[in-house]
Amino acid sequence: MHEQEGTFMKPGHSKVPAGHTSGAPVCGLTADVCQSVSDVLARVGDKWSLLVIYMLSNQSMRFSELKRSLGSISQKVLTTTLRGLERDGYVVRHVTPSIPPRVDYELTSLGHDVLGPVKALAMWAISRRKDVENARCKFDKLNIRDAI
Amino acid sequence: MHEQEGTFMKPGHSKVPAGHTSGAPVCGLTADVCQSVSDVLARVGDKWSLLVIYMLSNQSMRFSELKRSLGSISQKVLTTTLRGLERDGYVVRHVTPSIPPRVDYELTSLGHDVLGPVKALAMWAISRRKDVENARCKFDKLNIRDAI
DNA sequence: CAGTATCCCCTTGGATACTG
DNA sequence: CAGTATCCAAGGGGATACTG
Repeated sequence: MHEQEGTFMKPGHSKVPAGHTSGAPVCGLTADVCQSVSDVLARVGDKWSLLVIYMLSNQSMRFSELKRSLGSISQKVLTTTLRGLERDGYVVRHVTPSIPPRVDYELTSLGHDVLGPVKALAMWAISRRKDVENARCKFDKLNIRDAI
Repeated sequence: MHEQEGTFMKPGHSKVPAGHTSGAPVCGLTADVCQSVSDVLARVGDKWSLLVIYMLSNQSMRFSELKRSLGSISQKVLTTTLRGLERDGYVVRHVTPSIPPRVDYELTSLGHDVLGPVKALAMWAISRRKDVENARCKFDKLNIRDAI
């Protein structure tokens, strides 16, 4: 239990590789800028984070409330999701040391803030949903013969 | 080579689970809307896709050009990344059947389009980069004692 | 209630070798 | 050149059991 400090430390795939860590910007993107964009996308793009942020955007909720609302998430995953969001400063964790314990989660201003651009992307995704869907159908239809 | 048709079919974690596949919207989000947002985020949030889209936003490029520019990506991963982007309709693949073969990749209008909201998110990520960084430092400093 | 601790599976990404 | 074919390691997500 002591050696896994990396659990919610790094989103993993979000690491921008060494290729352009060296001075040269790729398409006008410097490595660190590129990295911070990746960080946000990786955090918000994982399976549950975005949903959790949405849930908390109206009111703060306690652990069990979140779990119940999300339905099919496991405790472990909800915990790591919340820790990740907490680490990056999107949520705060309020502990009430009672018995049984009570823990509430609340969006920070950063958490509320990120909803702006994320909602814009969401709106785009919704408006272009059919295009993506059609592209997929077309692609899959063309490639299914190769696959079988 | 026939049974792995799922390689670039699904982003994996992007699947919105059964919990709210049933009628009830979560926080005003219906399941399919939620799914399409997840799809976009998962696609654009993987390790290389966003970078590839950025590279192609100025000019079309051939496979080897992309590989060289990205530096540390493997052929396999570049291929699957491009296939994924092609499947979702963000890029098109132009094959010139010469020897040796030549394949060019170009952004579609959908591909150019997604850069809008993505750039907005990128700008946000850049402007709030320090906040995230500070939050992480603070969090890690508080939790390092527990971890060791 | 709000977590840990384990164990397990699957997917992603990478390294290497081979081919039309 | 532009891919496939294999193999491998690491991480994410899930199921279950236990605990302060």
